[in-house]
Amino acid sequence: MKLATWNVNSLKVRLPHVLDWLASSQTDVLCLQELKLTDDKFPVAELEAAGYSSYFTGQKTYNGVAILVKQGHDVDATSVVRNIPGFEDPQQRVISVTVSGMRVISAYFPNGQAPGTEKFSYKLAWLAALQTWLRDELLRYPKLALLGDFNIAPEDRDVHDPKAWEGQNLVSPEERAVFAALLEMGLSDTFRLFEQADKLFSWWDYRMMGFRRNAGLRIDHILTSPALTSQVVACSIDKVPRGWEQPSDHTPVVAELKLAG
DNA sequence: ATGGCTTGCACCGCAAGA
Repeated sequence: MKLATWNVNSLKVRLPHVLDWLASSQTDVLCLQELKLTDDKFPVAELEAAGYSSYFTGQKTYNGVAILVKQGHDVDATSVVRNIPGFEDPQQRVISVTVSGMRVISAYFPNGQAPGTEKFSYKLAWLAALQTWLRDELLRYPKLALLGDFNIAPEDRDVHDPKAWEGQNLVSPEERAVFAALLEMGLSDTFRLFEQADKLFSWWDYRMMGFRRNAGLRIDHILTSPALTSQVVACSIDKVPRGWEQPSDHTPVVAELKLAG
């Protein structure tokens, strides 16, 4: 079972890439972020024709998240939950669905702009709500996977130039403390379960030839609860789509699970 | 050197991303 996450930066523009990548990767569950389209514009039929069922929540211009599930998997359609229950927010950033007894969450964490700004305060409030909600979800769903664009680079080794980035948005101590708190809840950063080469990132700035210079950050993550972590056999970043024509600035992160039974 | 690309929306420039 292959689980993946990809911030596509407009599903309208990136649909061909998504279809190509699904066909070549044979991913079972793909979490998408930054759809940037309303629900009536979601390409349900195209994905259905490619063999995937779609669960999504979108809005005009910004945000929007989805979970694509390869047909044949056991999906409880009544289990779909949009956003963080109890956290009033017009921004569509979270969707959850149960696939083969596993709770899958696709999340687009707020960017935060810069410490000290209103957007940063919103990010911290959102992160607090996420943690409270997740503690409860982990009790309800022992098998839980949180995938998405976290907009947090957890450690200096996840940053191309830690000195230049020190204290800035995406790497600040407040944000990293939240990521650490998620791990303390029992979640595992699946990428770090395995030996990895240095300087592997999931996002590169469009400007200043960021990708060619490998001036990137690892901010897209797949976290699993203990009952799932024991079944994770691999996690990798597929940087190939970042090199395609008219790419997203993010590239897919993939985890492979050997599900018992 | 606070820009530099890319997207969407609405218009010929802006906000937002990270």
